[in-house]
Amino acid sequence: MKARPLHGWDLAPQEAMALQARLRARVERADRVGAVRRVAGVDVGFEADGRVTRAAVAVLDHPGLALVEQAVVRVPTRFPYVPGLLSFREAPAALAAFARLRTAPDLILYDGHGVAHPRRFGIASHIGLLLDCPSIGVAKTRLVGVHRAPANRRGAWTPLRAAPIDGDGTGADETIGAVLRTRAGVKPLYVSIGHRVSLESALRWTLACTTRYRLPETTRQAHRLASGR
DNA sequence: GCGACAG
DNA sequence: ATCTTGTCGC
Repeated sequence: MKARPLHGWDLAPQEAMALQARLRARVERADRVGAVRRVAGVDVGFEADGRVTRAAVAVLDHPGLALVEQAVVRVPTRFPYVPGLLSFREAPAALAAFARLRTAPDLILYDGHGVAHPRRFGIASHIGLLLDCPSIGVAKTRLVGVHRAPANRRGAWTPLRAAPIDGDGTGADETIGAVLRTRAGVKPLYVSIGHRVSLESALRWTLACTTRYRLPETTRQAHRLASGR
C-alpha cells in the first residue's frame, strides 16, 4: 500500500509544525471504517546509536489476531526526536514498511498519539491521512492533556481533555482522547482518534486487539519485529 | 525564567 | 527510544 504524496519530508522543525497545522483540517474524526479483517500494528526502533531507523508493520487478522503478514525496513535516521514532531522522525520509515505489504490493512494501530497532540496531528493521524486508512493512536504515556485515573478494571476509561478542568469540574474543554485501562493492575493507555475513526470506535478496537497484556497484540507483534526478535 | 515533553 | 541490574509476578 502506497502513501499519497501530499508533501515532502525534508523540512525544518518550523516548517514541519506549519505543515501539521495545515493538514490537521483534513483529519476525519467520524467513523468511515469498512469491514475490518486485517489490523496493522506499527512500531519503530533504532540501531547504531540512533543512526538507523528500523520500522515494522505487523498485520493481524480479526478477530483471530493471528499474524498474517509482516514488513520490516531499515533506513537512515534523518530527523531528531522532538516532542510533537515524531512523524518527521518515524513516518518515512513506517511508510516504507507499508509500501512493502501485499495487502492493505483495514485499520492501523500506531504506537503514538493521534489527535491528542499539540496541533491535533500526531503520527497516528499523519499516517492514517497519507495512507487514506482508518487509524488509532495508542500511546503508553501522555503528551498533552489532563485526566483522572480510570477505574482499575479492564475497559474502564476517562476522557483526556485539552486543558485543565475548572476548579468545580464543570469546564467544557475539548476531549482529545481517552485514558483506557486494558487490564486491571497495569498503567492505562492513551487512546486517540487517528483518522476516519470515532473515539468510541477507537476504544472498542483497541480493546478488541488487547487480550491478555497491557498493549494490543498488534503493537506487541510490531515491537517484536522492530526490535529484531 | 522554569517546567513539560509520544518515541 | 536505548542502556542495564535487580526484583516481582504469573
